[in-house]
Amino acid sequence: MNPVEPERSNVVSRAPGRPREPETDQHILDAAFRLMAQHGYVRMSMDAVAAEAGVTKPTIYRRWPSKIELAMAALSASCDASRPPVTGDTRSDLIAEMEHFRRAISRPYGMSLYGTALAEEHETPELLAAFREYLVVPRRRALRTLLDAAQARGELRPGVDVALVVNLLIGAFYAQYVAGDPLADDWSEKLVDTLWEGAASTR
Amino acid sequence: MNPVEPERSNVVSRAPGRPREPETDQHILDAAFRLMAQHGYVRMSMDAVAAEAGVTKPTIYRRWPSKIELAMAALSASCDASRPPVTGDTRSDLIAEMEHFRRAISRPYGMSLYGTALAEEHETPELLAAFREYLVVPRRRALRTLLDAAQARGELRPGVDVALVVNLLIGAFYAQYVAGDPLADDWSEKLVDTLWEGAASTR
DNA sequence: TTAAGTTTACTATACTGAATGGTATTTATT
DNA sequence: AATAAATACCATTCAGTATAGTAAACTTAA
Repeated sequence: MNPVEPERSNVVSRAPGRPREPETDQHILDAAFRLMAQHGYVRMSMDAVAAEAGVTKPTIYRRWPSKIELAMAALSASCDASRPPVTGDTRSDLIAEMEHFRRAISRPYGMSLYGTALAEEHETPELLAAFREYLVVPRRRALRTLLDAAQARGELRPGVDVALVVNLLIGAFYAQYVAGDPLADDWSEKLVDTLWEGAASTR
Repeated sequence: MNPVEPERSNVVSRAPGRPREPETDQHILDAAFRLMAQHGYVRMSMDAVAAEAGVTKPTIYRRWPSKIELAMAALSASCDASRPPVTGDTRSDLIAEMEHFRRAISRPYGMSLYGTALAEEHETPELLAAFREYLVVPRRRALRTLLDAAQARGELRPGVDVALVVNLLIGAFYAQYVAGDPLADDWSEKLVDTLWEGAASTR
C-alpha cells in the first residue's frame, strides 16, 4: 500500500541510483484525494491525478500498483491525527469535537467523499474499509472516549448506550447534509444540548 | 422525465402505430433502480439496464432521453408513498416510522444508493436533487408531522428544535451504517427512548 | 580528480483492450 | 402508415503498459 521504501542504513550509505523526488509522493496523494472527493472514485482518472500532481502516469504506477491502492493510500495520508484538546468539561469537549467534524464535512467536497466510499461498498469494498479505518473510526473513538469519561464521572443517565449516543451525535450531521440543509455555526452547540437534555417534557 | 404518453381519447379510437409494450416501462425502471443501488450511478450502464429489463437500448432511449433522466425516473418510481399508520402515541409512532426506515436501508444495497447520490453532488447534481425529493424529504416530513403533533400535545420539552430531532433520529441510522455496524432489531426502540430521555443524569 | 559505467527515477508518448453513452439503420407489429 | 423494437455501429474514455530517452545519484578505476 505504501510506496516501497528502500532499506536505509544508519550510516551515510544510501540506495544506489537516482533517489525519488522527495515531494512527489505527497503531490500525488493530494491530487488523488482531491479528485476522489470532488468527482468520486470511479470518475477519478489516473490521467487527471498525474496532470494535477505534475507528473506522468508511470511515476504514479512506480509507487502504487493500481488505482485502488493509490486511493486507499490517499485516504490514509489524509487522516488528520490531530484532535481538539480535552479539558474535562464534557459539554465543551463534545462541542469542540463536533465542531472539528463540522468543519471537516463543510469544506469543499467533504461530504462527497462519504458518498463515494459508501457507493463503492459492493464494487470496491476495500475502499470503504480504508475510509472507515482512517476517517470514521478515529473520530468515533475520540467521542467514545469523551463519553466514557463522562459516564465514569456519573454525568450520564444510567443505562444510556454510549455507542448509540456517538451515533446520534455524528449522524445528525449526516442527516442535515443529506437533507441538503446548511450546517449553521451554532449547530454543534444546539446538537449537544438537545441530546443532553432529551426531547421529552417530563421525565 | 416521464415517458411520453400519447393522448388517448375515451372512444374506441387509439393511437396509430404499434402500441408500446405495457410492462416495459416498469421493467426498465426496476432494473435501473436495482443496478444503480448495487453498482452506483456511474457504473450503472445502459447496456446492463437493457439486459436486465429484457429489452434493448433503443427501447430505453425511446422513453427517456438520457441516462440521467432514466436514473431520476427510477428514483421517482421507487418512491414508496405508503407510510406506517399514525396512532397518536408518539413513542410507538416514532418507532414504527424508524422501523420502516431501518428496513429500507437494511435491504440489499439500500444504503449504497445514498452513497451514489451524495457522490454525484458535483458531477450530477440533479440526481442528488431527485434523491432528496423522492426518498429523503417524504420520510423527514412524516417524522416532522409526528413530532409537531407531539409538540402540540405538550409532549416536547419547550425550546426543542424539532428539525434537529428529526436529524438525530434519521442520522443515527446513517452513522451506524457508516461505521459498518449492523442495525439490530431493537435499534429503533432504543434510539427513540434514548433521544426522548436524553443522556444527562441530571436535568 | 576525473571519467566511465551502473543503477534507479522520471518524462514523454503512444498504445491496447475493454467499456460506455448514445445513434443510424433496419425490421417487426398494429 | 405509423410507431416499437432489434442490430450494428461510432466516438470517447479509461486503467494499465511498453518504449525510448534523459536525469541524478553512486561505484570503480585510471
